[in-house]
Amino acid sequence: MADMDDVIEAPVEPAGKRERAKAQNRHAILAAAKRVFADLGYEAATVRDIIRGTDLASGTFYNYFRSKEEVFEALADDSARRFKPILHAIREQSTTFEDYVHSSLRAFFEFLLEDYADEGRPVSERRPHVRVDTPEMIAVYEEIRASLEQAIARGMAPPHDADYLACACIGIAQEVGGAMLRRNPPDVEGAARFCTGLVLDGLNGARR
Amino acid sequence: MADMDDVIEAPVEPAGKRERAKAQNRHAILAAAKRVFADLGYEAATVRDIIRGTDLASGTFYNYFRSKEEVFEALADDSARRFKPILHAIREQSTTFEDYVHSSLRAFFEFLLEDYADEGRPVSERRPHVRVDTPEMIAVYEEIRASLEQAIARGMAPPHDADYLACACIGIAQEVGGAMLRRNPPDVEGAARFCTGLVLDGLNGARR
Amino acid sequence: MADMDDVIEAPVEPAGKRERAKAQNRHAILAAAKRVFADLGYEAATVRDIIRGTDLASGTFYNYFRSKEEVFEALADDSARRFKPILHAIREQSTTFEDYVHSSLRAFFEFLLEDYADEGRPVSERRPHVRVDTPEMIAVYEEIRASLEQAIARGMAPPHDADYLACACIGIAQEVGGAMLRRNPPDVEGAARFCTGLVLDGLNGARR
Amino acid sequence: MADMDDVIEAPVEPAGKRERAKAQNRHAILAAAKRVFADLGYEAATVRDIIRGTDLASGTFYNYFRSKEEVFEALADDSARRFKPILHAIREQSTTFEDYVHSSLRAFFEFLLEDYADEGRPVSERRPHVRVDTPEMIAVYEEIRASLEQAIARGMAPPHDADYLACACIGIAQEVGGAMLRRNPPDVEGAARFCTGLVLDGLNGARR
DNA sequence: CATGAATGAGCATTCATTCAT
DNA sequence: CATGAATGAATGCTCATTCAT
Repeated sequence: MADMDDVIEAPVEPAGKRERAKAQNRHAILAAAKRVFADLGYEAATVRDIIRGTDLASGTFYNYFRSKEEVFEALADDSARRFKPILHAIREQSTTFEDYVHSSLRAFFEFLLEDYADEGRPVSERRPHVRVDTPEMIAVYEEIRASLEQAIARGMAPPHDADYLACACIGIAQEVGGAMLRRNPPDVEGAARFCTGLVLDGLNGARR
Repeated sequence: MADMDDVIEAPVEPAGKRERAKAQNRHAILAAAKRVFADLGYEAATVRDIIRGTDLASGTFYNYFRSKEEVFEALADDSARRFKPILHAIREQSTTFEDYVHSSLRAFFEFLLEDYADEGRPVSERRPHVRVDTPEMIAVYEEIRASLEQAIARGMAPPHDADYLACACIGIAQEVGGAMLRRNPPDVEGAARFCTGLVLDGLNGARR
Repeated sequence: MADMDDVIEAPVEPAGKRERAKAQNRHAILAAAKRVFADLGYEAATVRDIIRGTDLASGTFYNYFRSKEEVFEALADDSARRFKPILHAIREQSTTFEDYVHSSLRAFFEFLLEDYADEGRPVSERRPHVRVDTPEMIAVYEEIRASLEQAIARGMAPPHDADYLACACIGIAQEVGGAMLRRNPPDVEGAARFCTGLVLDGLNGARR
Repeated sequence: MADMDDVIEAPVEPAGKRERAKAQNRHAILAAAKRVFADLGYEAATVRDIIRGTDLASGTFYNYFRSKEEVFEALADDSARRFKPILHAIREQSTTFEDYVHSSLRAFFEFLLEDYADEGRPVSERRPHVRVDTPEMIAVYEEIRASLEQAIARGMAPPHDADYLACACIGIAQEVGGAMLRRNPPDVEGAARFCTGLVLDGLNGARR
């Protein structure tokens, strides 16, 4: 995982010692939770696992979060907060629809890689494969849906079913993203190109 | 859910009362498990939840299955046993690649609908969305991958990355399938057409 | 273990088929119980373990015995029924007290050896060492106590505390018997001589 | 039982309330375990029996011990820790071998009395009598074995089989100890004298 | 506010026993 | 009388959560 310090911005200039300690604890819990969710899976992970991953006492957890769900949401909000602006910037800077789709997917895969790539764990053990919607995925979903609606409205794309399309995009991004992470080394650009091609031109498209 | 009796063929002519009761109990456990997995999610579900969903005693569960995993597998095997031949027949009868892709997806969506559509539950509550690979999905994945490799080998399709493509297909089928189930009424044909179009021609394709 | 057939006399000429089958079943349960008690220890053994050791159905157990305790007692009665006459004969045939003590102990050790020596199990794993009074031990206890009282009454032995003495004998027989079984090969005669010497003359006695 | 407070030295000056409570709880569990092992036997006893014997919640047990085995060991360590030095002092102070044997046995019987005498239970109910080696017994065994080997080496005792002898001693101490506890009042000195006489001079010895 | 022990509900699993076949 | 599935109480153990310190 990218070091948590990169990922959840520790408040830079907190008022006093107390504040600083509080921020650090919250931070420690989130970092541990991220690790634990990745290692054990969301459902299998317990609050105890999370606090064991910090040097805090069990009770302290409840000063910051009310439950496992709540940490997960905090983690998600955090990711979304970091990812949304990136996506927004891409939309602003893109000159073509293709460019936009490609850049978005690329950003998403980079994000995935940064977050989960260098975990020490096998990633792909057996056991019924379980996935949890990450906020990044939801952001992709929403971005693409909004953009597609815009594109359709402006006549830049044929009038597809925007909901289905967004679902398809998130499905693609998710699964191809997972496949990419399992490769060694992960090829962000290749995966992004593959998906862009598929989404824009399909298998029959001349482009690839 | 399609009534369990449609789904797990109850042994037609059981020898005596004992056999009949056994078959019924096994059946009851599988049906309860299916419901519980759908309601609570695979990971969150407990063996107790399952037996509570029957009128059997707790110990009885272990006369039939050794664990939650084992029921899941039984359920999966069951689904796969029903779905695989359908997919096989489709491959045999299809005249074009497009026809094949479309029919496969359509069969998959019908399957989904039959299995999960009329659950009494909300389907789309909050809390982190967790999914487990169903054997139908895996069957789609494998079918499509095998077929695609065949198609590429025969020059009927450009040389895409078969692994990425299969992943993309399962992602699409999964997500669009879910979206379809949430619609009222669910439109199997529409979803299948959408996915087929996307996979074959992409957004820029002239066809739709 | 000496084969159960040697140990629990199978009724030789039972009236009809039915009787024969019944006797065989009872026999099978006792044999399995003996094995299981030896392998797992009395407390750890379960009725299930015992029936698993036969080819009978679980319910059948209860046609013969009401509980684990009852099988144990049957086993014990059986052993006692075989051992008591031996002890009795020894008393009749002995010419001296020393001879009597020695022969009794020897018979006891032979009995132990026959019953438990060639079990396939390690005999002396770890875990808090647990012992159960066997009926043979109780028979030794009672015999020796009765004989001692007789000897004292007849002035053949100084007036020791007969209860303590009998306890001491059973303790010695038990522990030395166990030690003997752990040796390879077990030396019945040596153990009997050791115990006899100890009981009669103590460590300071000149005899050994 | 001697009151647990005599037996497991309660930490004298615990820092705060927390520490005090912890020590008390540990203490309560050990005391309950001792009672339960004595009442039900080691094998038959369950963790739940033990916690039922305290006013603690079930989970609390596991804050102190990981299993029934672990409590047993703690109990055993405790006894051994108290008994070993006594035995050691006796060896140092004894002037003759007889004195040594007698004092050791006496100390063992006193120990037994202190630990188990005033249990409220019948001690001698039916059901297969099961015993577990207590660390005191093992200490007696080892002490006597070591001493005997020493005595033999120094020519103070004839060359007996030290293993058999140690086994015999533990058997005697165990069984006679049990018999003593069943008497009313228990006569430590008498039991010790009896055993010493038996071990040193046997039944034929002139001394008694 | 941090701590970490106590709590008791809950879980998976095993067991002795019953009883319809 | 043999069978073996059903039963549900009981077991060992974990967990989220509380709260005195």
